[in-house]
Amino acid sequence: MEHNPCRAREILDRVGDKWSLLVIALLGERTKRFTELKREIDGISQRMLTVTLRGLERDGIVTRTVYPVVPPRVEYSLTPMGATLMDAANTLVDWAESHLSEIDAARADYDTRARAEEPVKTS
Amino acid sequence: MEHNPCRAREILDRVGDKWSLLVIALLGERTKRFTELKREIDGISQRMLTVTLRGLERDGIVTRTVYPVVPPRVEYSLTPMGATLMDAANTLVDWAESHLSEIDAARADYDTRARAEEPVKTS
DNA sequence: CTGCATCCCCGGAGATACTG
DNA sequence: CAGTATCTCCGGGGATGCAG
Repeated sequence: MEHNPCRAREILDRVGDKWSLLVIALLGERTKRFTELKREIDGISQRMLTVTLRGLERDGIVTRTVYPVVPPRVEYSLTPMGATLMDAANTLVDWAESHLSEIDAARADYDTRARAEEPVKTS
Repeated sequence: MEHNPCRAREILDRVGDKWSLLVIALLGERTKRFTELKREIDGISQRMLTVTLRGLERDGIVTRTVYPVVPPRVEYSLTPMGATLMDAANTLVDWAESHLSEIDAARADYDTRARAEEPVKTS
């Protein structure tokens, strides 16, 4: 059977946001703490890291382990299902890495041709 | 070398929007016309289909062929690069299809436990 | 250290109307 | 048929401040 494209939206709604795949990729390396993730993800705010991790936890993709010590220590890691998602996601990441320059070239080319067709201002 | 998670953002910025993967999946079946895509993608507006197709064309993922007839006839198809992207994307779609119910279960479970921990109102 | 609450802004996306 | 042009709305996500 063919892929049902309509399901594609559901998965993208879950991991297609701004940070989820990044978090998944990093947790794929090993279990990490909150601050560790924060440090490794360039540009993410504290709020968005929390929001993203909660969402992934809710979906059964990451686990959250709280150690009752002071100062607090919280560790995040991938569930088995999360690990399988990471494999799928990495396929896309691989594609991105090997085609980004090609895309950039296509864009530059497209933009150049678009400019060439612009109406000439005679005033 | 490991995957560079930061690149993941770039690919998601390109195909992680609301409609791109759907369009790519449908064009993966065969070349199609504008109205044909519009009919097959449930809920997409004319405007968003146009915007999405323009973006994919700009990135070198789809080609746009205009036949100078009346009424106008425009056909869209995947480029070779677009086809490789479809393969990668299908990996994610496959994952989605096989894990959606598991995710739904995880969510229901999470939400149930969250409610159980809510503060009791004694007033 | 880890996280929640609040405010606010911007851009993605829908609705509608018009055109070659 | 295959678009373009506006207007509008909503929510994702950033900044900041407070808390256990």
